[in-house]
Formats: sequence, C-alpha cells, structure tokens
Amino acid sequence: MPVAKGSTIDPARTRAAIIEAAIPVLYERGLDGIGVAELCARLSVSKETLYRHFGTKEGLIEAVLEERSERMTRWLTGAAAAAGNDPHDQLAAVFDALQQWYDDPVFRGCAMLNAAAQHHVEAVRAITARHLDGYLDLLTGIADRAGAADPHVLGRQLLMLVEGATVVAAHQDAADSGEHARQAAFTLLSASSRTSPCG
Amino acid sequence: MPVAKGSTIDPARTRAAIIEAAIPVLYERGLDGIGVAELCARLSVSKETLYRHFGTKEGLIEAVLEERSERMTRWLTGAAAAAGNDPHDQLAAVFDALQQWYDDPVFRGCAMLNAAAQHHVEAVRAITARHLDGYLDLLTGIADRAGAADPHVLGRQLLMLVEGATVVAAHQDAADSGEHARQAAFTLLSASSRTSPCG
DNA sequence: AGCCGATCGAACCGATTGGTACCATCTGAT
DNA sequence: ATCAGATGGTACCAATCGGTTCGATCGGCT
Repeated sequence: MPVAKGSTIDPARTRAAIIEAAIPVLYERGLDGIGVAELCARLSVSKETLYRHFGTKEGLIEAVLEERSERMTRWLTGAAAAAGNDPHDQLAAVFDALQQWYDDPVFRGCAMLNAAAQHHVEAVRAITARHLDGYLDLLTGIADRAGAADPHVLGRQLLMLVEGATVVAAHQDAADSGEHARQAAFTLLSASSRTSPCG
Repeated sequence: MPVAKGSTIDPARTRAAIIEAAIPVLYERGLDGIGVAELCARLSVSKETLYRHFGTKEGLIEAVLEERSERMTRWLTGAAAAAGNDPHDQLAAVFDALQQWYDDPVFRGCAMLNAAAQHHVEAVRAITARHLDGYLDLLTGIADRAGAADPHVLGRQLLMLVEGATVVAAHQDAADSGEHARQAAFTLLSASSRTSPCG
C-alpha cells in the first residue's frame, strides 16, 4: 500500500511533519541512537521519502536541530515578553520556564549541546553556536534594560547560569535547579546595576 | 612481531597505559567517532589485549571516564588547595584553572558531559553524576568556609557557573569565559555571606 | 478521464562496526 | 633452560548501518 488512503500529498507538509515527528525521537534516542530504518518506522514515513526531502540522515538532523533551536528560543523569548516590561520579572519568567522544562519527564538536557557532543561536525557546531547566540541576545537585552553597567558581560554570565542550570538539572536529582539559578541571576542583576545599591 | 622487543610485560601497567593513551583520543574523537580497530592502532595495542583487559569497548570507555573524572576533580581541588586558606582565593584559583583549560587547543568541553550525551547508558550517566558531585563537594566546601548563609545552595549555584562557563567556552568564541564566571562567582559569594554587606 | 508526481514497502548494496579465534613471539619467573 | 602467560598481527565473523532502487499505488491538477 504505497500511499495512505486518506493522506494529503503535499511535499511541504510532509517535510514539516517529518521534522515535527523526528524532533522528540532524535532528542530521546540521540542522533546515532536510532537507525534510519527504525527512525522511518517511528515517523511513519518511507526511507525514499525521507531521503528525497533531506538528502542524508545528517540533513534531517540539521533541519531538526534548526527547528528545535528556533522553537526553544521563541519559547523563552515569549515567556520573557509575557512577563511584562520589568527586566527583573522577565528574568524570573525565563528561569521559571526553564524549571518547567526541567520537570518534564522527557527532559534530557539541551538538545543542541547534546547534538554537538555527538556529532563533531561543523554544521551541527554552527547550529549550536547560533542557538547560544540567540539565548545571549535575549539575556543581554534583559541586562541592558535592567541598567546593567556592562550588559554584555552580565548577559554572558546569565547565559552561563542558564546553560549551567540545564546541565545540572539533567545530571543531578535535585529538582530545584531553575530556582537556584534564578536566585543567582537576581543577585547578579542587582549587583551589576549602574545605580549604586545604596544610592 | 607479536611482542615489542623492549616492552615490559606487566598486565597492570599495560592496562594503565591503554587508559592513559585512550583518554585524549576518545575525548578528541568522541566515543563513537573512532572504531576499535583504529583505536587500537592509536593506542599501539592489539585488539585481543584490549578486549582481555576491558571486555568490551564500553568497558574501556567507562574505565577512561572514571580516570578522567578523578583527574579533573583532583586537578581543580589541588588548584584550590594551592591557593591558600582564603575561600575567595580558592574560588579564584578554580576559575583560573578552568580558564587555562579552556585555552588549551584540544579543549572540547567537559568530557563526562559529552560522554553522557553520546551514550545514553546508565553506567556513563552514573559516572557523570558522580563527577558533578565531586565538583559540588569542592564548591560547597568553599562556600561553607566563606561563611555562606546556605552553603549547599551557593555550592550548587557555583557548580552551575562552572559547568555553564565550560559550555560557553566550548561553543562560543569569546575567550574570557572563565574570567566572567569568576566575577559572577565573587558576586554570589559576597552576596550570600552570613554577615551583612553593610554591617 | 488521464497524467504526473508523491509516497510506500521491500529488497538490496557496500561499508563499517564490535567482537572472536588463532598463532607466532616475546618476557619473566623458576 | 624451560614453561606459563602476555602480547601483536591478522584473518575472520555476523550484525548493522546509511543509502539506493524499483514497482505498485494513490492524490491532485488539467
């Protein structure tokens, strides 16, 4: 049965559906933890279709990582934006969102960092670097609006807290990694303000 | 030529030499980035010898990770101890040592985190968790001696900075990741002291 | 109605993988 | 001198991998 009976034949939609389904599978199993055959079975797609859309397994991986990176960044950015205009509240929203992510049973750490550790390939490294840059933009913006003396440095320190909290949450049992990171972020935020704390 | 002419036949020494040589190779290439055949060539050892000592490739990997974890922890602990008794100086020494590591051309991030991302196996996860626990002990000790109100929380926040700085150093170009992390660590340290900053 | 292209399912391929077996050779202890 | 055990080198194995090919079949546009 070559084509499902009720299925809509639309290459763009098929491609999007493959990426959609592959995101959680590759995250859970790892890039090399699942073969193309089993992957296709999980995606309910034939090998030929997969290879026509992505060329190679690596092509699929890169498309999946790009999409996942964009979603994660949009998600965090949205959480910050939804918290209002106060940089302090925005920062709190970011770490609350992260904690929510950590509590998800399927949480396995940052997918892009994991991918970069698995595939020592320039393309994957580039996606990961851009992903961190996206986080950095968000955090530097918050630092800037908070009146930090050096927003770039504070942004980078906050990025370390974000990624560090993710690493710790992935490999230690204590469940309040996001909370502790948020407290630390607040401390850094108030300490680096342009206005003196006693002014 | 089955046995090298001047070589010393000593199983324990052979095993140690294999681990010694495998540590940088597995770090550079990744756990699955090199096959057993090529690995044996790089280690100047035969497959039979390798399998007699470690049973499986996974066995070698675990032995290598254990050893690497212990060395890293000893190295950081030693750097802190060599800095004297002042917790502040000890913390500075830790991040200086990390920065030195980041500057090494072969630096590829934390080997244990990379390994855990590559092999979704309980044994590797356990080694990584224990590795982080070792760091946590060191940092919590510093926090405690520094008079932190809650040494366990501060220790955990410092751990996030350490791992976050390592991640950022591995995936971003800016070379002063350790410096920024150290500044942040100082800020957290002074803010969390039991004595009021204005007292 | 009819054609084109998208899709599935399955067979197939060469390459590589982790792991085993065998033997010649060397060391170290007796 | 002799023997047991450790080692190197090589050939080998079954399994798996990423990737290709082909025919049958269905949807969508004309």
